[in-house]
Amino acid sequence: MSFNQKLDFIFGEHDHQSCLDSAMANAERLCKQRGQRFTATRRRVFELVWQQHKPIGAYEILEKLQQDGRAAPPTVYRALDFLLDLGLVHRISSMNAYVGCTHPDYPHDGQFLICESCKSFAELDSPLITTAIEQSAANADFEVHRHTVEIMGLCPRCRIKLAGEEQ
Amino acid sequence: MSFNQKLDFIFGEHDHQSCLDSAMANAERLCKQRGQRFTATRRRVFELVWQQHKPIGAYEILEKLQQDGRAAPPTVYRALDFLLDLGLVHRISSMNAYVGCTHPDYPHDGQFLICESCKSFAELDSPLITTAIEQSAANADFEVHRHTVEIMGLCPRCRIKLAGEEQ
DNA sequence: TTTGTTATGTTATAATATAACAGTTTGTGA
DNA sequence: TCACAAACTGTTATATTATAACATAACAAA
Repeated sequence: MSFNQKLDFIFGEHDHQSCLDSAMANAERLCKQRGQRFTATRRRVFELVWQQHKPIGAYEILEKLQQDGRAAPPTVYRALDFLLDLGLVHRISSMNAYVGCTHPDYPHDGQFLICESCKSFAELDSPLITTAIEQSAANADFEVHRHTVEIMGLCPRCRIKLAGEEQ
Repeated sequence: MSFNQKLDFIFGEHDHQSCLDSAMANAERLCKQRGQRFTATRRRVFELVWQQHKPIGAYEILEKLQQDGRAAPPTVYRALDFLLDLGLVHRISSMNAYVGCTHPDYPHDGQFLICESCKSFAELDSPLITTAIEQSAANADFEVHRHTVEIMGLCPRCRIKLAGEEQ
């Protein structure tokens, strides 16, 4: 697959078309597997979420949909709910925004690095974090169903950029 | 201090009045230390957030404020922002709700166990999780500013209760 | 007391999300 | 292939969460 499966940030220079194509093909496969319909609307919303490697808001998606024709909020939220259920996108709740999942092949919780400067993000799926969470929960005799981890800070590129500007 | 500083869930039988009193005294001290004014509104909102060991929504706080007299959303949000800044309360972003901080003595990120059944919560401050997050971020060359961890599942009490019902 | 700062009141509105119901499409089985 | 049920979409209205903008009040320090 050509989309980035590691935890690194994805910057401008990658082949975004093929990145998007892979994600799309993958989504298609997953839907077929689960006997779900990957309709035009769902496909379009998925595409819009993937079009930038940044979290996108529901109403931002709506605006873009409206450029093609009529659309109302429920259209967007339904498509997002569908994609969320299948694990094809995640919700970043601290931003009320949505991102494409970079490894939807198996179910997993969302762990994200989010750059406060450029808003780019990377999805982690760190066993280290998951284990730490499970252990801490076990200490409290708590049964974990799911977790979300949102880590805010500076991506490698912005660190360098901002360090330069400070002088 | 009589409020629970460990990671355990707090249930009905504890002495809530003294729990609240401690939290209040602590908040007072912290404000004085920082040269901030702990005004009547802020005190009242703090009290309301602490009154239940469950996340509370801003508009729920507003309703209770309105029982004392007039109030509008900005009143609540301003007080919450103040308390958030001081670390006296945390926001659970996956629930759009607020909780009292159980150990505001030093700045820290929020890590929460939240029971999906009874909505009670416990605040963690697990070095295990923090370390795991820092390591994962370092791998990606990411500079961490803050993180939030929200772990949903079942608290000890609900586990037992639901296990009983299933038979 | 005057003055600058911080906090609050008030009105309006922005931003995010869902309810409810009507209509359409689609896949399936007779 | 037709008719039906289920799944999906359209549409209108509204709920929920949060902030902007500006006026007024309280306070603290000179």
